[in-house]
Amino acid sequence: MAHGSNKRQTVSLAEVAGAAGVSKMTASRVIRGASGFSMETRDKVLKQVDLLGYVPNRIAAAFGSEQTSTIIGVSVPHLSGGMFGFVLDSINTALAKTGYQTMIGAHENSVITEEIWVKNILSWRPAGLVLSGHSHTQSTRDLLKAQGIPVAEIWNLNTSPIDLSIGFNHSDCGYEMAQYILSQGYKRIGYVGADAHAPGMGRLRKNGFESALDAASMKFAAIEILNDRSGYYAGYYGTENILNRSPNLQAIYYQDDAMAIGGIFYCQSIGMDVPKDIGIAGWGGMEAASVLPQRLTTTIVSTQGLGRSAADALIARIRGEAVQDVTIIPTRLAPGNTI
Amino acid sequence: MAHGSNKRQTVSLAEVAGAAGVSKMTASRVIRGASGFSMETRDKVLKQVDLLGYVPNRIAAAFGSEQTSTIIGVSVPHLSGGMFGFVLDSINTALAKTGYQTMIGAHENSVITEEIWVKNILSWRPAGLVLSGHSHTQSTRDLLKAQGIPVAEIWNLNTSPIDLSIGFNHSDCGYEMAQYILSQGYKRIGYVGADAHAPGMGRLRKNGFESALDAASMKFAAIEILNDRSGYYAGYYGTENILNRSPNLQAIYYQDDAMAIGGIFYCQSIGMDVPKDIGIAGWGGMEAASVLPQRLTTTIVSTQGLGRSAADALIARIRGEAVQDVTIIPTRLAPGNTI
DNA sequence: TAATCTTACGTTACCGGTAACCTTATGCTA
DNA sequence: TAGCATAAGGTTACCGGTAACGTAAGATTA
Repeated sequence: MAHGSNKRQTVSLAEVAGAAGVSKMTASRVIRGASGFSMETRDKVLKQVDLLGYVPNRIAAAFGSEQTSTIIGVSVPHLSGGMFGFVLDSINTALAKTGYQTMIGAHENSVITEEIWVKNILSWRPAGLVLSGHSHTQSTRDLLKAQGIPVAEIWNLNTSPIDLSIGFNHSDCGYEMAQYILSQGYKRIGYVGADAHAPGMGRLRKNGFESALDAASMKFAAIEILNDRSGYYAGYYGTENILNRSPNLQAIYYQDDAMAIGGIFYCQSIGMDVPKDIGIAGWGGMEAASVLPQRLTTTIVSTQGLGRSAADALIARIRGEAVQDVTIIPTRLAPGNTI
Repeated sequence: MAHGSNKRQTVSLAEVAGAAGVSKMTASRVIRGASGFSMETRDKVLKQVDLLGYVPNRIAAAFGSEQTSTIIGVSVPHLSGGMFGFVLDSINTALAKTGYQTMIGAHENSVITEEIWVKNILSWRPAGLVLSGHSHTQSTRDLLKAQGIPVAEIWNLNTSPIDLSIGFNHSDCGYEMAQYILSQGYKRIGYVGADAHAPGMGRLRKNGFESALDAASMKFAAIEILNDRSGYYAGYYGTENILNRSPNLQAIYYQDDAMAIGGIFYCQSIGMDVPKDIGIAGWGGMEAASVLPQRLTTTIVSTQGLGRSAADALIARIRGEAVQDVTIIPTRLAPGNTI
C-alpha cells in the first residue's frame, strides 16, 4: 500500500464510455454485442476499448445482472492418471466454446470432500455443476435441490439423479465381461481392484461380474482389493498378491486397463503365459494397451462421448431446453487375445 | 418467468442479519471469521446461517471488496494423458487448501488459444495465473504486465519471466542424457518426437541433446517428429517410421516416456532386442514404465514438486511475501537397462 | 479519577456493471 | 399527412456484499 501501486490499474466501462462520448449503457451494449446501436457508435466504442485496453469485469457483470454467472463447476475424483483427464478435456472444450468457464475440483472419491467443494462452488453462483462418482452426502443432495441449479452426474448411471445423469452402465460392463469369460471356458476367476478405502465405479463392475457368476452358480475364486490408487504398478503387485494366495487362478478381471496391463507384466515376469496359463481382462480401452504385443480383452468406453454429452445436456438444461434426464453412453466389449 | 419459480431462491446476508438481530456488517464479520464480535453474537448468527441455509455470495464479495477475487487461472496444454494431470492435481490441492478456486484452461500448445483464454480469465479478476508452455504472444505478455497480476510460468524455466518461473531445465535434461548415451558408446542416435505443429518443451530437450552431440562433433542420425500428440502409440509408429528410414540406428531418444515405451514395444514386435540391438531413452519417469520387464533409462522429474512449488510461490507473491523469481525443480537422470 | 485504549458493534458509501424504462428522431403505412 | 412502429440512445435504480469510519461501553493506565 505504501510502495506498491496496485490501486485500480484497470479501466472501467465508464471510462470507455466517456472517451467514446456515449453513455455507459450504450458502451455496455456494444461490448456485449447486444442490439441498439449504430455501426458508427460501435466503431467509436470498440476503438476506445482497444485504445484503453479495457478488460470486461465479469464479476461485476454477474453481480449486476444477478441470476447466475457463466461458471460451471466440475468435480472429478482426480485430475491425474486414469481416464478422467479425457472426460475433462472434452467437457472443457465443449463448455469453452459456449462461453462458460470451468471451475474444477478433485474429491478423491470422498463424499465429504465433495460436499465441501460443492458448498464452496455454490458461493460462486455457478450456472451448473458436473459431478462424478456415484454417491453424495444427503446434505449435498439437499443443498443442490434447494438451489435448483442444473446438475449433471456423470460417469455412472443414476436412475434417480439429482437432475441429469450421463454415464456408462458399469454393472452391465461387468456382467457382460463375466459372461464372455465364462463362455471361453474359464472357471477359477479372480478380481483385482484398488481404492479399497474409497470405492469408485470399479465396485459396480465387480458387482455386475459377480451377478453373472452367481447366475452360473459360481463365485470369485479370489479377490484382491488394494488400498492404493489404481495404476500400472498397483495392478502389478495386486496380481502378485492374488497369485501368491491363489496360484491356480485361470483368469483375472481387473478394475481397469491400467491394472490389467500391470497384471500382464507381472505374469510375464514370472514366466506365465497370457492367455495360456492365465486369462486377463480389463475395462476402459486405454491407449496404453494399443502397443502391447497382445490385444487386451477389455470394455471400450468413449470418454470423449461422455464429456461431450454431459456438456451438451447441461447447457441445454441451463438454457431451459428439453433434455432427457438419463443418457446412457454405450460401451463395447472388445475381445482381444488375453482371454 | 411465467411458470418458472427461479426468482431469488437464495438467502441474503441481510436476511441472516435481520433474523439474528444484528447488522449486515456484524453478520459479515462472523461469517468471514474476521474479528469484532462476541461469542454470543457469533452463535446467534451462525444459528441463522444454518437455519436459513445461507450460501455466501462470493461474486458479490469479490465485487464489493473490489481488488481481486480468490480465483486462480491455470492454463495447461491439455488435461488428458501426459503428465500435466499430475501437476494440476498438486496445484489444485495446494490452492484449495488456501481457499482459492482454480479455473482451468487447455490451450493445446497454441499461443493464440492461450491468449484468448487469458483475456477471458482476466475478466474474472483472478488473484493470479499459472501458465504452462514456453512462449506467449506479445499481447498476452503486455496484457499481463499491464494488469500487474501475479503470474507463475511453469514447466520450463524462463530466465526473463513475466513474473515468476518454476520449472525443469529441459535443455539440461537433453544435454545430460546425450552425454550419458554417448558415454555408453552409442554412435548413431535418432530422435522421435510429436506435436510437430505445436512444439512443446520436448523441443528444448531435443535441442539440449543436440548441443551435446555437437560438442562431440556429432549429429542426430535421424529425426522423426510426428504431427500427432505424444502417446504410446505415437511412439510405436514413430519408431516404425524412423527405423524404416534408418535401420542401422543404435539408440533413440524420445520426447517422453510414453513414446519411449511405445518404441520398446515396436522394437520387441519386430524381434529387436533392447538394449542389445537398439538403445532407448525417454523423459519424465512415468508410472507406466514401472511395470516393464526392463527399467527404462529416463530422466525422472517431480510433477508433484513442480505443482506444489508453483502454488506456493504464486500464493506468496499474491500475499506480497518475498519470493524468488526463478525456481528450478531438480531432475534426475535414472540409468536403466534400455541403454 | 481523568485520560486513554480496547472491544463490540452500527452507519454510510460504494464497487461496475445491467435490467427496465423512457425519450427522441426517423421511416413507413394507411 | 396523421399515426404508428422501429432504431438509437440516455436515465435511474439496484444487485449483495465489504472498507472505512463512527460510537458507546467497559477495562486499563497515568
